[in-house]
Amino acid sequence: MNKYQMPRGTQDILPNESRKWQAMEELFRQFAYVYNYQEIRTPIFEHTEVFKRGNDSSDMVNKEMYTFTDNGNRSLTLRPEGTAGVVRSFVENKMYGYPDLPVKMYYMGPMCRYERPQKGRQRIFHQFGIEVIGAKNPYLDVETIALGWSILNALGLSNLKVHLNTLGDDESRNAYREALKKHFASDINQMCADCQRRYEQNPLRILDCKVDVDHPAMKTAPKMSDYLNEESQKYFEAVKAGLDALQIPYVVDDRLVRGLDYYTHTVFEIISENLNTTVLAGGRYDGMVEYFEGPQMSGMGWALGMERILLACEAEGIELGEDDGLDAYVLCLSDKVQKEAFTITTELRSNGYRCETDYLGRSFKAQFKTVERMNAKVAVLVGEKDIENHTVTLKKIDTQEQFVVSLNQVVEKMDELFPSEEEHECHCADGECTCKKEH
RNA sequence: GCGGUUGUGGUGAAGCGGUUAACACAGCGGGUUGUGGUCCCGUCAUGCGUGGGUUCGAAUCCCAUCUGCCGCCCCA
Repeated sequence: MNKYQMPRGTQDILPNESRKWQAMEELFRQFAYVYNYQEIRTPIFEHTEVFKRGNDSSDMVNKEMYTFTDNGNRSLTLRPEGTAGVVRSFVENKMYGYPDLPVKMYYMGPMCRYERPQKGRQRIFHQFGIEVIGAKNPYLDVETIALGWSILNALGLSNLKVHLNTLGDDESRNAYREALKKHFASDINQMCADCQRRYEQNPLRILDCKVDVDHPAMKTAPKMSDYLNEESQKYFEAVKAGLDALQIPYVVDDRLVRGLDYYTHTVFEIISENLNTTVLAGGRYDGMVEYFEGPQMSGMGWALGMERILLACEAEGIELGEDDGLDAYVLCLSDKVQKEAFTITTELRSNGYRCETDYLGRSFKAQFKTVERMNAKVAVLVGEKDIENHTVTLKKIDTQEQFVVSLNQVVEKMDELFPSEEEHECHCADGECTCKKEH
């Protein structure tokens, strides 16, 4: 029994919870549509080199990847993140030649990372992300952040904080990196082992350290902002001004560095204060398209963790995708009438009524409990007496009204009780119209 | 990868060497041979994450292993 357990860090999304996933996904797609992003679906595995690029020092690519060799002896890796595959595809499909740049894409799906699982951190988890490639304009940084912010707001999340920083361009960052190394050179030996490692691999990350926060050298450490060249500084100012104009609240966090090595200029994270973790994060990347042997083009993107979003919703008491219940439940009160009960069920279904019936020969009482549990609007009682009279009883649950109708008039009666959708579908007047008709 | 902790039916849990493995909820059957949500009665784990071991005897002790969770690292 134990050997059929699912692998560590994986999960089943069960029938009773898939509904909220769908509701969330639908909302993502709606926002993507309005902001004019189109979906891109890339493979769940890629050649390892797509993710493991050159001098990447991040843990994600160095120790958290699911890498395997296929039968053709190629090294493949289960995608740990979405951006690399999208950029690879952008170049491979020559999207840089599209007439309308930038190309705006979104993706949604599972990512795999070999990590120690915890709540909100699994080995297979799901991300929704966006990428805008082929233009470098602070308004795009603002647009993408605004999109993320709006999505989280639309879900009803409120205890959120946007952290913003800039890493500047290569020139600025290299200057800063050197300054940091110089600054910490004399103290690094007294700092924690992780920091000593970071010193070599990615000195910017020393600033993230929670162990050495109080070390005197930390407090006197040089700031990124002092090493930004004029262009980088101007870019960052423009991003901030854009966010201000949209009244998106943020805090500039000059210790925000991000774990992925490809970022330049804007980086940001949206943190759920209830969960005390990041739910959405991203930034600008200038060098990636070139890395994949495309032209020099900049990109901007972010990803959100869908499991974490759901946890955040739960923490804030937000319910997603509530079930309206059945239109009708057909009670089959004797095995002698199963045929008739089944026929009625089928008829209702083919007329668009969401409908269920009993297949277990359960008692009247038990079936009525199901009516309640499934939140059916109508109970259709089919018993031997009814069938002898070629009738059936409909009971409207909310009003307790009962109607005896002939066998072939069940659908008709339902139509009468619940007037056709079409007359009610269009809410153009109150501004919530979702119908596709012309007006 | 490191440190800590956890695991008993569909669910929440009690039991901590000898119990028929408590209790509650849900489910099912009945009281009401066809009208639910209240009430009453009955029923529901040959088995306590998995595999070994100690013992006359193990859910209870020991070892290993897996999983969930917390912290570190890192990240969405």
